[in-house]
Amino acid sequence: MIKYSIVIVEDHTLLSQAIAGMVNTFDKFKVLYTCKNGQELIDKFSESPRNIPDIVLMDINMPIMNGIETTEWITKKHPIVNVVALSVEDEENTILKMLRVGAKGYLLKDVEKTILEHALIEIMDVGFYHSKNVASLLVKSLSGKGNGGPQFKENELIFMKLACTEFTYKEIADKMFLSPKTIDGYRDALFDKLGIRNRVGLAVYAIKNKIYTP
Amino acid sequence: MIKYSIVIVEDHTLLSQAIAGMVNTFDKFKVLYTCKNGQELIDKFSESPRNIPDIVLMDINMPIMNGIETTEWITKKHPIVNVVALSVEDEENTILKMLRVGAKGYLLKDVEKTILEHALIEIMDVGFYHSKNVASLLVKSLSGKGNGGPQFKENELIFMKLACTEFTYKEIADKMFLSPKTIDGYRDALFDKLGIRNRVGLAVYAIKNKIYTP
DNA sequence: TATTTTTAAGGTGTTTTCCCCCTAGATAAT
DNA sequence: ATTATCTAGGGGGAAAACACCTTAAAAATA
Repeated sequence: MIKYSIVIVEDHTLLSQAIAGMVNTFDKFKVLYTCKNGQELIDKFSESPRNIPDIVLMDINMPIMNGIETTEWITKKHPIVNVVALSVEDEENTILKMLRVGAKGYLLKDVEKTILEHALIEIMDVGFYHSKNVASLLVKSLSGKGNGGPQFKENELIFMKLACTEFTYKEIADKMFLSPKTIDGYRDALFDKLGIRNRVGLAVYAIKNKIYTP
Repeated sequence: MIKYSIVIVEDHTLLSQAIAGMVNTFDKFKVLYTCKNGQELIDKFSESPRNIPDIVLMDINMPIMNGIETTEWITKKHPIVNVVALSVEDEENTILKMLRVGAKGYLLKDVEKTILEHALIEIMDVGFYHSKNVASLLVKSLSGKGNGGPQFKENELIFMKLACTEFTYKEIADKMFLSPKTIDGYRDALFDKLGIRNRVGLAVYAIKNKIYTP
């Protein structure tokens, strides 16, 4: 019997090996190799076509190249590969981001071995799999605002990250090669958009929403 | 051959099952049962002496009763049981806290299967095990300040939490029934102690060190 | 092409934050 | 008993941060 090949991308070695061991006990699946981050995966993919699996089990929080960026790359360059997000945390926004960049499934942390196997089978048969938790989240996100939270422009994101540091707005302006007045404008727009009233509120928002990681 | 019994305490079901599977492949060890949090473990321990294992593999970040509290309970009530901390994150302070409450070992996230087995054997033979990373951390913590990071007074902690909100210092003063000038003093003392220069730096520090959780 | 929208930026004024330096009273140490 | 030390607090000033209002130019859209 031909087994479907699986690649695991996960910086956390223990979990990585553990999942690999688990997957290898499944009848229809075998692990092709594992990677510690997105960059490694891209290198592997580019190395040889034999390195391209049926499914990528992708962790989201990784150094160097995170799960979202990597998934985006995969769905663009290798659309036939099924990416399944495997997240330790169940942050709603992250889930939605992953689905938006083309993940075919999303497994929450409290998944059992049998569910994992079922999910993998479903992915290969139906093309997607979502746990009840994720499904209900999708419904919520549709009924709610339609999108996952407010949208930010590139410069706003850069500014937000810098606003989480100890730089003054003047210093931030220098770093972004913009006038302090423009920075003032960015700040005012964000305060308005997010309903906050000072820089601490902005920093906490950015951290909570993983725009800036301390 | 008599196998040493192991209990896994980990809220994250997938990782829990994975570790269990891995441990069960080791010659000298077998999994007795798994728990989702510290409370469950305490219930099990109290239920029957046959539920008391040789080693507890303990996750730190758990709901209901976290790894530190649970380890404290175990080392107090069942000192013969060896607790090994198993942390996903390698926050220095957390590691030191676990060791302080009596953990016999600490495995960092990037541990390999063979290392895990070796660690378990070492725990049973020698009584403790520490990876090179943790060992060097211990040295650093001894040579450095002796304790894990700066110490804060009760009011400083309360203030720090409030400094992570959108309240002005005047509002914080009101909430703490203190003069704004006193709050000024708290802030200045913290800035000095932490080597930071504004409130954003303080907020980020508080979040990074889990003094305030967004 | 004409019109609206967006983007970067200026003006001005108020509030908040930050940074000194100082002190009265309580507590702890010698 | 006397001297440190710690804690809460005061004065004053400079620098940031915040708020609000306006505009020229570019870009998108009708």
